[in-house]
Amino acid sequence: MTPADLSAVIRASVAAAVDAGDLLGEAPTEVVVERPKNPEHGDYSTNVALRLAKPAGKPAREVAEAIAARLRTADGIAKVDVAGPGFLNITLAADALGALAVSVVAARDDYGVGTVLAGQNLNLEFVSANPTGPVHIGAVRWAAVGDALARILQAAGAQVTREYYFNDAGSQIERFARTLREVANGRPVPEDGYAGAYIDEIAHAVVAANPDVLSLPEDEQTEVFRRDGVDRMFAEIKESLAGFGVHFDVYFNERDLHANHKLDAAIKRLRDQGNIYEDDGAIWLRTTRYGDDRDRVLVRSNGEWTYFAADCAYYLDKRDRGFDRVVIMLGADHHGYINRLRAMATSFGDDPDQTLEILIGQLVSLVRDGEPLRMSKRAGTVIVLADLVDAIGADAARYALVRYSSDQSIDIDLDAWARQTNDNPVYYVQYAHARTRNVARNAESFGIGLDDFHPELLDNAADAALLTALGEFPRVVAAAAELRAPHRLAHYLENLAGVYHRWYDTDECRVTPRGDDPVTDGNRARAWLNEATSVVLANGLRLLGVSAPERM
RNA sequence: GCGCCCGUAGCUCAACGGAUAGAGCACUUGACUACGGAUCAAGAGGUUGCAGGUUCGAGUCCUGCCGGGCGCACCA
Repeated sequence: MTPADLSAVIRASVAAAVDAGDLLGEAPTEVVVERPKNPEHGDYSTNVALRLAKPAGKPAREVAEAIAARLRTADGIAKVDVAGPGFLNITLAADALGALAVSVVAARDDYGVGTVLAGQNLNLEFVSANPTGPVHIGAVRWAAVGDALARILQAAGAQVTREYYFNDAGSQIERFARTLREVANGRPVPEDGYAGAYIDEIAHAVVAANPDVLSLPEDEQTEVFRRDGVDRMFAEIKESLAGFGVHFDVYFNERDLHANHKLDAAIKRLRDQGNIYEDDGAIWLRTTRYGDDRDRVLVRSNGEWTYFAADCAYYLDKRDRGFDRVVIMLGADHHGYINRLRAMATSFGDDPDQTLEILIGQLVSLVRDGEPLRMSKRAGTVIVLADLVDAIGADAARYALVRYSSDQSIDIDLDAWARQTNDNPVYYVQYAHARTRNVARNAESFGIGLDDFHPELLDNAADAALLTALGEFPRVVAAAAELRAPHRLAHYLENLAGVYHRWYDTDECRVTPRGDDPVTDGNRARAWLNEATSVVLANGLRLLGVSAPERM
């Protein structure tokens, strides 16, 4: 019996109590079943009676008793206690609980896949680092979190497009191009230019591919360095992301917005909505009408588009491509954009609560030798994605970035990460998976296959703890998706790994017999439970983009 | 000044408004004739920054303070 099954059974008991006149009000459409922290509180518990007490006009414990009386007669339920202010603590019959292992193994890769977000077509934009340098550490957080979130949203039933916005049209790109040109000509990096070893590499690569470039007039040189340099920079960015296991469905070029006159079209749309005005020779969007603290310029008095104008056109383009929800992941230094972007969506006639979602991740800072590391793109002192992967591996880096709430700013201690010791919880979880595989290999050598299954033999407290933990997985995935919180999944996996390790160390729960003992049905039942655990750990790690090793 | 995020064990962090606030690391003490110990068991560690409020119930929601981080352009 899964928690969802149990929830349905409880709903039926509540409905029966209502029909019998024991309760006033209506039966709730949803009954939350949770896994109690304290094992004395049964396999599962629910607070449904506490929630019904007020509409029923009765003390919660009385409501709980009315529900419990009916629940006790249901199939698969061994014990129901009313506890505390009115919790229902439920213990399942061993066979009903144990049957979960079969459902997990049968569902295999699909265990945890659900439908809470079914029908939603989401565009998830993340990273979007400018192609003027390698992916720096701030964007790395979103690479890990964004990719994991995309996987989780898909598991929850949403249709997800991963998108990278490629700012290839701004003045930063011009500075990048001029820097390459100056360096290639053997001159110093301009005052407002970029520094770093990668600049020399790219400048030389552009010259090697375009041998005549340095004999062209300066402005034509700049054009070559802009076009070819950005291409090479972007190829490098894609390569480092691929090394991190992150791939995008769409790389969207800002230049295409300009080339296809999308900005003009967006302004026309906004003007039709009556939200545009001119002042001081500039064209403004009246975002203050929709909650921004000041209006925003779209076209400067010198005739140039602002970055915000491109944002408007880009948003409109996403909506026109059919996405009903536009999700953008930004760093904390961009939180001031939320109001103007929401106001922009409203200006188009959208309800930003429905169509636009901006996720803010607090900043990542680096620490070395106990001292914060100051980074400057100018000075070329940057830690980039590829460095991180080289130092500690993609699995550890991804896991370490994804296990913290995005609301939490994090310090990354490079020394600790480089040490690669087991104080990084990723090893704890991965080892649990490797252990399930090892146990499975041992079982095979004993001729214990996944055939004969006697769920009622999973009668140890450690069996029940492991089964209820496995049962929780689909709800954790759904919650992580709805709350946009992949770290919840990481913490769940750490907890599951701990429950599994304890189960493994329980003498009564062995999969293979000790010494010369014969293989029993109990051993065979535990082989199923071991396999189910293996499935959940693998599925969970996969959703985080972390590998689930067969051996370590 | 205004806005967003944070403040929980020595450290790093969890906790759909639920029960005695939990993990890991570090520390102390145990378990290797082992399902590979990257593990497990036990111990110790807390006035959830402060003060009010809301309710059956608050780390969580509301108000006000205190402290830290990050933002407040016709820059991108």
